[in-house]
Amino acid sequence: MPQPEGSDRRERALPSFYKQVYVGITIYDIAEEAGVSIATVSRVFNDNPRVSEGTRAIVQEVAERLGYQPHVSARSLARRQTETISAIVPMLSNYFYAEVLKGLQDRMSASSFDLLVYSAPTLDEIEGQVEKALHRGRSAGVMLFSAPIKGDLERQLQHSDTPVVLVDCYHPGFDSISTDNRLGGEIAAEYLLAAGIREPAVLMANPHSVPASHRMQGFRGALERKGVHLAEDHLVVSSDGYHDGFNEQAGYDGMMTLLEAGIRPDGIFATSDVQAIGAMDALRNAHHSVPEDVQIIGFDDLPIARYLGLTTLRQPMHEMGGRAFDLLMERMAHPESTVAHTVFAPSLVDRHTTRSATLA
Amino acid sequence: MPQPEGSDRRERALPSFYKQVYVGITIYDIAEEAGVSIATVSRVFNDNPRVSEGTRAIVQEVAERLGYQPHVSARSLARRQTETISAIVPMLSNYFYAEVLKGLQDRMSASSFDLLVYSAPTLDEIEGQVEKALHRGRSAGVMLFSAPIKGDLERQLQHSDTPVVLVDCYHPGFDSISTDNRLGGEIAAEYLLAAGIREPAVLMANPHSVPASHRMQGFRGALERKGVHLAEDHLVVSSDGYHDGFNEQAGYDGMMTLLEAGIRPDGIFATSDVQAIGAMDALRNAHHSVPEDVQIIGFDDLPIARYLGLTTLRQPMHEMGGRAFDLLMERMAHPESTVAHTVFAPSLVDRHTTRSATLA
DNA sequence: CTGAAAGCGCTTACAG
DNA sequence: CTGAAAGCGCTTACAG
Repeated sequence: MPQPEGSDRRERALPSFYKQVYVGITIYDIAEEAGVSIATVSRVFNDNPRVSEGTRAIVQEVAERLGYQPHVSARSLARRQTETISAIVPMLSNYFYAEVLKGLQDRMSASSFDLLVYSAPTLDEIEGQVEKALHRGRSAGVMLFSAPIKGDLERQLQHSDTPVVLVDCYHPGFDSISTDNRLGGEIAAEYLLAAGIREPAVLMANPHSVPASHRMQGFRGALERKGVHLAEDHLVVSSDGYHDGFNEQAGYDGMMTLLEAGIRPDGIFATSDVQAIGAMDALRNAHHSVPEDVQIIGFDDLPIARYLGLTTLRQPMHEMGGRAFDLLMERMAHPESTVAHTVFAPSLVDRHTTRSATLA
Repeated sequence: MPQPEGSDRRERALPSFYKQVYVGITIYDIAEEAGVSIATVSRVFNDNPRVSEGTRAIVQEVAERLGYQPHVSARSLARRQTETISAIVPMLSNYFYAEVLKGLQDRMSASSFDLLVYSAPTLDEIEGQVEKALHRGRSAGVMLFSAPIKGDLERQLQHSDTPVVLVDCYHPGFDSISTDNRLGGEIAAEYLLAAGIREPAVLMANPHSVPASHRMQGFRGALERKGVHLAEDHLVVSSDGYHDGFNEQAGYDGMMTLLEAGIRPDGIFATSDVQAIGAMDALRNAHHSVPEDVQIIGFDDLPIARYLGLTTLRQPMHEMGGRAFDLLMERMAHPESTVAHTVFAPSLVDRHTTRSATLA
């Protein structure tokens, strides 16, 4: 490590097992150099108006010259407050979360908060990560993604004083933001029916996934209301645990299951875009053409969907991230206000994996 | 917020402007209840062997019963050490970073470190984010992604005592991990030539992007060594600033530029998979078929590439993230050891957007 | 407008 | 093996 040339850092006597001997410039250094008390220095950095202009100017000049930066832990400890929020997501490499997180980051960048990201790829890892995020002094607020809130996790959250907002999941006791998954399924069904399909099939992610289940239920329900039955063997549920079955391979495998059983649906609803993409690959390999032989609808509207011509149900991912941040700030400012649930309606984006339908 | 029923939390007198009046269980509470000193309590939680078994047991029992959790800021302050590392990435919604970050998280989960994520979508935002990440007490180490290390940024990094590892970028003074982008371009050129193309074109991301430039240079160089010239108007450089031109639209637009100029290359090298995907969409709309009329090679090998049949140069993204973490740990343990640069060789993944070539 | 002092919740030599 | 005490670097009533 290069030495900070000509800087005013001091070497302090620290126990030998500490690697970092530079502690940096503290308010004591500034106070001494500026000829004021540490209280005054602190006030300057906290924009306290009870400091004269002259004093403020010299403190700022000295701080600038010495390259002072407040120590975040000391500040948090003294203020009993952090400026970091934690997001607990199943997995960063899931494009849906990546998009939501981008929306969150874009909104956060205007604030002084920092983002801690915990990942909990499987259900049983969630509690541990939540516990870490809830450690005293760690987070000013927590955003929990796609987690079924019950049992120990529910208790954990309820007994904490840290504000929480749920994203892509629901519990009556906490602010939440989600998409109306049932409605999305219904829209998909109605659209496919209007486009003339007779034999629908569903490629669903893992059975324990609440969003996937709701999407499928909405789809099946709307079908039935129109007098069309979703045959048992036309619903294939993924047991691929990676990303809860929200992945390309699960879609590919699901489609192969159908094909190998001799099933030839003419309309497919996949519970996510990535599954739809996998399914299309299987279809291509089997020389079935989309949308001529079979139409297909995904869910999410990832940026890439547009370039693949995929018809899908759009979730406003970017907006969801931004709103989640707003909700958290709101909750932090008013801990006692009424719990609020924001539900977005998904919208159908018509592209080329379906034939243009004439919706009634 | 529900009251922690039957818990031993105390309400402390705090200034009225503090929302959170519960400070939680501290070592003082444990010490009192267990009839020992706070030093002993602390020793138990630090696995200090100089505590008798009996004392340890009772302290642990009490802590468990009262639901004690250490306060992270207090601990950091006293230890002069944090357990968080910071990653500064251009953007989370870029799939390449999402994959690398997944590799990082997977490796990190075995450690007790937490991950702070900063995003710097444009070049001038990097310094500000680096400064935040370098605040005293914030990070035990920093991972900086895809940033040109020069000028103020270079100085900033050099004058800091925080270990840094560079990912997808290079500077002689810091540990780094990256892919041999020039080699990737060369492989692409040789492959395309062997597959019989005569008129190559390149779809490049932003000109200031170092990885994109190297990929293009490698491609052009290998071409020339084989006596094939890359015409000036066959190299289209994106001015779309989103993700530095590493996005689908940039690829789409680049392809359209070629097409509208009446240029009909028979082999295309895109500097990323997402650009290749955008280009393929443009080709499809113009009724050109891949690989019959034109062959195309991407870069990255995103998981999705496999399902699109895209031939591409693979970067070991997951491994890069894991290695980056290892390097950082290594540097933290041995601050004075020699700087190390890890360079991965990209490998060609042959799929269906090229005709199978017979490489010499 | 300013300073002395107490306190935030830990860790750890030092002395026993 | 254990405790009293100092210290990490801030913030903020309180008194002037």
